[in-house]
Amino acid sequence: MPDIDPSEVEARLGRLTEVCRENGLRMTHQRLEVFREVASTGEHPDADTIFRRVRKRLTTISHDTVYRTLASLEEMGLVSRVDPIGGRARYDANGDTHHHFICTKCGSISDIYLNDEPTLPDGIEALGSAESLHVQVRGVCHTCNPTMRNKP
Amino acid sequence: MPDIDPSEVEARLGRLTEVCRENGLRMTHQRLEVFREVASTGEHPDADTIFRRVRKRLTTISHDTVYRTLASLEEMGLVSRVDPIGGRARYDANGDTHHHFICTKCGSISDIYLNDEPTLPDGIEALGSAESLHVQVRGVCHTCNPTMRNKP
DNA sequence: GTCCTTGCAAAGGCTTTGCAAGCGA
DNA sequence: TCGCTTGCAAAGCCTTTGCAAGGAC
Repeated sequence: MPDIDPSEVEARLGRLTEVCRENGLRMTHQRLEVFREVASTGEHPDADTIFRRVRKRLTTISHDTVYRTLASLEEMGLVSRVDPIGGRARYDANGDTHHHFICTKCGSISDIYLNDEPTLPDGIEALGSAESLHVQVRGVCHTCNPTMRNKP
Repeated sequence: MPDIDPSEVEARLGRLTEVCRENGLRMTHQRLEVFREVASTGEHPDADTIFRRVRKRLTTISHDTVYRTLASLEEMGLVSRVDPIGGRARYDANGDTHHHFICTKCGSISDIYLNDEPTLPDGIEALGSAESLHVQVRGVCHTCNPTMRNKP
C-alpha cells in the first residue's frame, strides 16, 4: 500500500524539474529529496516524518526547510495538503483526481476513488469561483478495528 | 447570511439540554452560552471569536473553557468542526447534511447543499468502516474577488 | 455531598519568521 | 555574480493540560 511504483516516482520527479523551471525555482538537493520522499509513498507523511526520512540522506537539512519546501511544492500544485481534523498536516503527491479516507483513531490516510465525481451544486457561483472539490470520508480503519474485518 | 432564524436557534438550544442530559453532562452557563454562540450564526466562528463574543455576557469565561466546551459539544454531535487548510478550527451547529465552500483568500466558510449526495465508493469496506462523508469546495468568494473573469 | 466543570497559568506542539551564510543558474 | 535558498534559532500561534476552587444535581 505505501510504496509507489518506481516508474511512477520517476515520472513525478520529472515533473518536479519541469515545474520548478516553469516557476523560476531552483532545483536544490533539499527540494529534490523532500519531493522524492512524498512522491514515493502513498502513506501521506506529515512534515516531521518527511524531515526524519530526508535527514538520513541530507544530514544537515532543517525542519523549517521542509516546511518551506512543502509550501512551495503545494503552491506549484506538485503536492497537496490534507488536514485531518485536529492533527498535523499531511502531504500527498498523487496528481490524479482522488479523495481520502481518514481513520479517526490512528490518523492514517488512504486515497480513494469515487464511482462518480460529485458535481458542484447549482448556485455555487453565487458564493464565488470554485477551484477544487475534495471529499473526506472518515471512519475507523481495519488496523484499528480488526474485529470488523470479514473480507478476504 | 450569518444569522440563524430565532426559532431554529431555540430548537437547537432545546437539543442541547436534551443531549447533555442523555450524556450525563451538566448544563452550565458556559456550556449554554458557547453553544448559543455557535448555534445562532451561520458564519462558522473559530474558538477565539466565540470566546470574545461569549465574554460580553459571561465576563469571567476563559479561553480553555471554550476549547473544552467545543470539544464536548463536538463529541456529542451538537456541533461539527471544520478545518480550513492551514487555519484555525471553525465550528458549525447546522445539523442538516451539508458541505462547505471555503474561500482560500479570506477563509470565510459557507454551507452548501449538493444536488446529489456522493455515495461511498465500491470497496471502501476494504479500508475500514466509514462513518461520515464531507465535501469541501475551495475557491475565492465574491467579496475577495468581486470582478474577475479571466482565463488563459 | 459528590463529582463534573471552570479558571488560572503554564506548557505543549506544530509551524513560521528574521537574518546572515550558502549555493544554483 | 546575483539573488533565491538554506540553517539556525527564536518566536508565534493555537490548543491542551495540571490543579485547586467552584458549581450543578
